Amino acid sequence: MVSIHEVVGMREELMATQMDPDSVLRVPLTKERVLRAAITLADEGGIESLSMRKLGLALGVEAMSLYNHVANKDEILDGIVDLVAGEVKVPSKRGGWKSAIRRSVISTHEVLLRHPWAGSLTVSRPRVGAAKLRYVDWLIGCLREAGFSIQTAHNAMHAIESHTYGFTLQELSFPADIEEMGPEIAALLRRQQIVAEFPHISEMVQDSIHDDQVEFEFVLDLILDGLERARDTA
Amino acid sequence: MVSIHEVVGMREELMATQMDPDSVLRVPLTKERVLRAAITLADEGGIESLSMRKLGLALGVEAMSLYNHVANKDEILDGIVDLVAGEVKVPSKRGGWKSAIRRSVISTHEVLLRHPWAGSLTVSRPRVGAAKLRYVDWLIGCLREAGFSIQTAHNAMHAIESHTYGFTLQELSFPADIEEMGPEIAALLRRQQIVAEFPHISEMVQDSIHDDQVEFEFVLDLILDGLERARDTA
DNA sequence: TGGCCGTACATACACTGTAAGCATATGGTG
DNA sequence: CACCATATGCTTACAGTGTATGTACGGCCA
Repeated sequence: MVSIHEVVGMREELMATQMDPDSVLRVPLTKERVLRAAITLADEGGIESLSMRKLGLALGVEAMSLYNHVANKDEILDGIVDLVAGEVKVPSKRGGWKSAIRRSVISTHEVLLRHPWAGSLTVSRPRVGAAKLRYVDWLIGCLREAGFSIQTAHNAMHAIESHTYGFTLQELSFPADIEEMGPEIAALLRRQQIVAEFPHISEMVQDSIHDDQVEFEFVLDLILDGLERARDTA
Repeated sequence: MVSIHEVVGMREELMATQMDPDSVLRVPLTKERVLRAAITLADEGGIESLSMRKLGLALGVEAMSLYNHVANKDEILDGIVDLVAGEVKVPSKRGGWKSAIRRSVISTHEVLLRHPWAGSLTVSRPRVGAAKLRYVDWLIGCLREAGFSIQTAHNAMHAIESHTYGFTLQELSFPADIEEMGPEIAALLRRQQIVAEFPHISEMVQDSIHDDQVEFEFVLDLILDGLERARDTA
């Protein structure tokens, strides 16, 4: 959790204390370090604030130096997506397939909330990394060992992944503040015209208390139960 | 379906035939026309190819002129997202809630496939437009009239929306070509090391024939049935 | 000690969104 | 019909982006 300014500050301090800045033993840049710094930057300022220049600055290096470890920015984006995918905890299969998958999905959910940019970045780029492949392989393995046919396992995988990413993305994109919904909608809300124009939404907003985590798990269980039934009837 | 070049060509032709280009009666720019052109551009070249300059070019106008009808680019993005949301067909409620919701979800799926950029744009921005609000209100109305409690309707809405966007986004981001998965993965695939490293994926790739539409509807029905059960047991 | 190769830097280019100021075209009013 | 107000578009300019190109330097091996 180090901000750009701190890093820059550190470097400046080093340069100030030691007379020859180049003799400072500097940690060599690696692709790993570049990606880690990129994740930190994206976590702090959102993915749109991740630029090669700022990334270089955070690492005490010129922007072009990054290209010694990375082909282009896309490779950085693919890299951090897969690095984040690697943060997902894959539990043991003990305790049954439902429990194992349930925990892995909840872990994915946590990871995506921890890195709010990761979800939409993942689903908006075609390249699949090694960590993601490992996870998918584990998931399919779970299902197959639980007696799912290849076809049903395929469907199940899609159902599970869809819920994971779909729900989380909606959760993240939902405006925290009413003003964030846009000026015209906010105006409607203030004049309470919504009650007439969107009666059901109004009712729901007023009468429903909701806990995202509870809802996420509710739908997850609904899907897992449905999949179990599909397996047994097929 | 008019490409940039055609439009430019048309304008050049006009200017060539009539001596005074300014006397050409020109269709006045409107926000509507700007947004429609933006959608066309995004459909053709992807959302990342949508720039103010290209948009102006397509409309036979300088980039800065667009700012007379639009506050900034974000307003364009929000605008086309909601315009696309308005393309969703909202069916009559005749025939039961399941059938109505089923058809509306399938319509949403079609719209998102028609504008491949729309899904990830929608879920990556907090502003909600009027068309989307209308749709959500209709959806909740369906559920409430079908006897869902407010709480369960809320859960149901999330389940349905999650599947719609989650599935479609995965469908769209899935690499059509194996090479698109990235060089290292493609290399693995060619050397057939995947069979050892990702046995379950290999099995699935080889033995499963899959039809996205069928899978989408399969999971959709699974969710709708699950929701019905949740309504009746609660 | 000499050479060399990988790393980092400096410069430059084409592109982005958009702010500011000026020109012109249009529509309503005397 | 003349005139002005306003809306609309154009020009120029600036800061920021990704990255191609060319140069300089520092650590490692002969």
